[in-house]
Amino acid sequence: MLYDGRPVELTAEQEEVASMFAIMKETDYMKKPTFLKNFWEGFKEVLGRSHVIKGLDKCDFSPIYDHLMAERDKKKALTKEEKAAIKVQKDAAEAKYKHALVDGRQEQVGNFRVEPPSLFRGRGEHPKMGKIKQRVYPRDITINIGRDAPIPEHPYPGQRWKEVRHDNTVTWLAYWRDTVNPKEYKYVWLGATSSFKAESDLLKYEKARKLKDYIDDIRKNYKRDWGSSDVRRKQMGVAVYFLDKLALRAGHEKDDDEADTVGCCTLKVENVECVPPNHIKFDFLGKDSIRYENTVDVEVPVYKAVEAFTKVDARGKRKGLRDMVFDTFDATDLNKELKALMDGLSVKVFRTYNASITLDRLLAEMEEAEDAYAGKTVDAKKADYDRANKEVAILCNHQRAVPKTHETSMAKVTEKLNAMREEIKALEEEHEAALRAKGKGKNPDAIASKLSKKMTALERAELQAAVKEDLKTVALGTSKINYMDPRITIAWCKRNEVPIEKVFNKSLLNKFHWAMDVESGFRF
DNA sequence: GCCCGTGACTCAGAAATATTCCA
DNA sequence: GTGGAATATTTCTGAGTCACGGG
Repeated sequence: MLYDGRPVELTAEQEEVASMFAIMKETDYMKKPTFLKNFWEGFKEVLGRSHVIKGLDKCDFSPIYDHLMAERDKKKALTKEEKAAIKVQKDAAEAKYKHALVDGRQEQVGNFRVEPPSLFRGRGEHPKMGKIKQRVYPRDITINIGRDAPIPEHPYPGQRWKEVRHDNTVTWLAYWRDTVNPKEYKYVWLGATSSFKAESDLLKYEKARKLKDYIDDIRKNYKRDWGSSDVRRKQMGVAVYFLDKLALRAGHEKDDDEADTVGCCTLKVENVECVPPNHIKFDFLGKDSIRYENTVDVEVPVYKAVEAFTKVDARGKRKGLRDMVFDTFDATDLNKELKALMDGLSVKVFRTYNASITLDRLLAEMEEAEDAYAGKTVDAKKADYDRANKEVAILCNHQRAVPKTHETSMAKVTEKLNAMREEIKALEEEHEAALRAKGKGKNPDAIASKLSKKMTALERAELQAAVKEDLKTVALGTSKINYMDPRITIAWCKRNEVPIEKVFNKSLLNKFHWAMDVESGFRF
């Protein structure tokens, strides 16, 4: 690298850290002062006190960046055969880490690799972004194996595992402390197909299904609480209403060394706006600093209550913009209260319940809306499914960044659509001309049939384009993987003769193996 | 008893990689 | 049939939730 225009020699360790920074050249982190400041503090320490490099502004990392890019290109330029050979070798080397023997069963391991050193990439305005995540060694890692199992080898001679445990009350295979956030742990777990994960998945959905039997009473309860003279009761009544209606996350309190995000219990006055006569406008950063923006119609007592909660606290003191809307309880208190309503109930159960019941309802509505629904084309039914999936994703606020290629590919699609429209116009003219010619020219019926085919193709393409535009910021996968009971989907497929492979990819098929034999009449 | 930190698990979007599609 | 762009899948690891245990 260069400093003040001159080449600088770095030790291997210094070069590694410089490379972590160089590789991030094209990311938005480079514009964030917190990132730059944290990185410089870490880099400065690695450089040592008397180093010529005295600051980041005269550093030029582009030689490193160019080198890394050249390496990347070299890899890309390998022939198909060379790439395949490398992959075979890699797979063979990794094979033995991919399975674990658990109670005599062979199970898939999830993440078997330890996280390599890098710069911490926190989401949103994370105070720790840019800090150096240190290399983790066997001496940092606690492993969990059977009492009689041989202690696995590691590639660092002279080191021992931090600890070897035999704990059959937990499901992790290994853990270590995160170096950026020492109070947090990183774990190695079994894969999504494992018995442990499958069992807890089923449990999760069964708990959410149980809420169905309690929800009427819970609603009656919270409606009554809206009129309570006890502020805590009243606030909880409104909070549970939000969970029920909007599927918000719990919102636990956060430390100053984390990004400033909120959930239901940590909503601040600045996050809600009462818009007469009965609308509430939510605007806040939730998990992963994803913005939640939603204006909802609420019942009048809720509107009045929220208006009051944003003005004064339980003791009558005026609230500021940064004060909490619900000042009489936190997420733990709320969960405790929910336990009293239903065994095992917690805030997140509402989210699972809401997502699953919504999918179930939307699919059923579509089936009921048409005679002989099962006779529709598979593509049309899949489009219906995706529409329902989209509703759920929007409910859960599952967003994604607009794909980098979206604009260009959308322009191409528009161009294609226009070309099709031109073609149709030409065909229409040709058709009329043929009709006028009365048998002397081309056969008008042949043109008409060609025309109608083109029109159908256009309609399909237009629909596809609209869906694409519609979904550019919506992530469908998260709800499919985590929130919608797979039995709803599988039963729907069975009822309507849609191959399950159309809806679930290979990993989801494996992950949801426990749900495959559900009967076609299953309703959530 | 309660509260608060800790531990262990689920859920999240981006990035990397694999596959498919289309000119 | 081919190559590269578009799209789908997989990997990665950060960011939540929530129960529990110990002081």
